[in-house]
Amino acid sequence: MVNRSVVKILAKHGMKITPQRIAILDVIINLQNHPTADTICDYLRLSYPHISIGTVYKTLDTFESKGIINKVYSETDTMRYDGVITQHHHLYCIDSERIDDYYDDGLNKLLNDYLKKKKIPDFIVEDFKLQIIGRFNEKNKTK
Amino acid sequence: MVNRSVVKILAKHGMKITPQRIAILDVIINLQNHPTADTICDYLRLSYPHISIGTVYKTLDTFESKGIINKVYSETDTMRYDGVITQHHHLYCIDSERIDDYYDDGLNKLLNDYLKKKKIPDFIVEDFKLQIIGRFNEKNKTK
DNA sequence: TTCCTAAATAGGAATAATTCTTATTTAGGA
DNA sequence: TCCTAAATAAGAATTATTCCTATTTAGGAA
Repeated sequence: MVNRSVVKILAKHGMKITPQRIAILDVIINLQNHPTADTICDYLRLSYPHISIGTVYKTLDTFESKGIINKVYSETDTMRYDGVITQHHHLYCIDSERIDDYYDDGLNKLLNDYLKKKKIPDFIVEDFKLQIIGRFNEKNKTK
Repeated sequence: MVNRSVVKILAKHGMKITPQRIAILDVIINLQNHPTADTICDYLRLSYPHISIGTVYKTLDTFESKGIINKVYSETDTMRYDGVITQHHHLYCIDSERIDDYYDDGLNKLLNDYLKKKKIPDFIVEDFKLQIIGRFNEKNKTK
C-alpha cells in the first residue's frame, strides 16, 4: 500500500520517483519513533530484501537537505531521523533511548517572541529546538 | 601549571587523582570551543605524548556521568564536550561546525517557569537545553 | 514507444569514531 | 611500605557512516 502522498512529496521537490525512495519515505513517515538508519533498513528489508544500507543513508541525507525530514540529535553516536517537519520539540528519557515528539504551540510562540525581542549579538536566529530531558512516569513507562 | 581547582573537582567527586585525569580536565575546561575527543587528545599529546585515546574517551565518560562536564549533541557523528556545567544553551552555525555557548538567565527563567506550570503529561522534566540554529553575521564570521 | 543519459542503486570496500580487551602500572588506604 | 582495586596504554574489534564503481533505471526527447 504505497502512500500516494509520498509520491507527491517526492515530485514536489523535483526528485526522481524510485521504488527505494518511496519505500524509505513511507517507512520514516509511518514509524513514529525516530528510527536510526539501521532500523529503517531492517524494516525495509521485510518488503524489499535487496535494499542497500548505503542507499538508505544517501536517501535520508537527500531528504534532509530538501527539508522533507529532520535529523534528531541523540545522546549516543547514532543519528536518528524524524519524518515530522512541523516545528516541535523532543522529550529525551534519561532511563532509555526513547525520544518522543513534543508539540506545544504556546512554547513555540513564547520562544519565538523572546528570541525576536532579545537579539543575540552577531547572530541571526533561523530556528530553535528544545531538548527536554527527564523521565516518563510509571503509567507510561513502556511503549 | 596544573590548575589546583581541577584537583579539587576530582577530589570532591571521590575520584582517584591521576595525572591523566588532571590533564584531561584541565584541557576541557580551558578549551572553550566544545572539542571532540580527538582534539582533546591532540592537545594533551603536546605535553603528554603517551596518553591513549581510549583513556581519553573513558575519562570523558566518567566526568560526564559525575556531572563534571557535558556532552554536546552535534550535527555530525562526532561527540563534542563542554567543560561548562552551569545551565546554558548553544548557538549552532548553519555554515560551519562552530558551536558557541549562550548564557541567558532570562531565558532559563522563562523556560523553567513555563515548563513548571505547563506539566507535560506522564513526563517529569529534569533539565532542558535549547539549540539555537542560525548564522553568525559578518562582523563575527571568523573565530 | 523506444532510445538516451544523467542520476540512482547495490554491493562491498574504506574510513572514522568509539568501545573493548588484556597486561601493566599506580593511587591511595591499611 | 605493602596491597589491591582501579586506572592506563596499546592495539584489536566493533559500529556507524561514507566512498567507490559497475550496473540499473527514471524520465525526458525523438
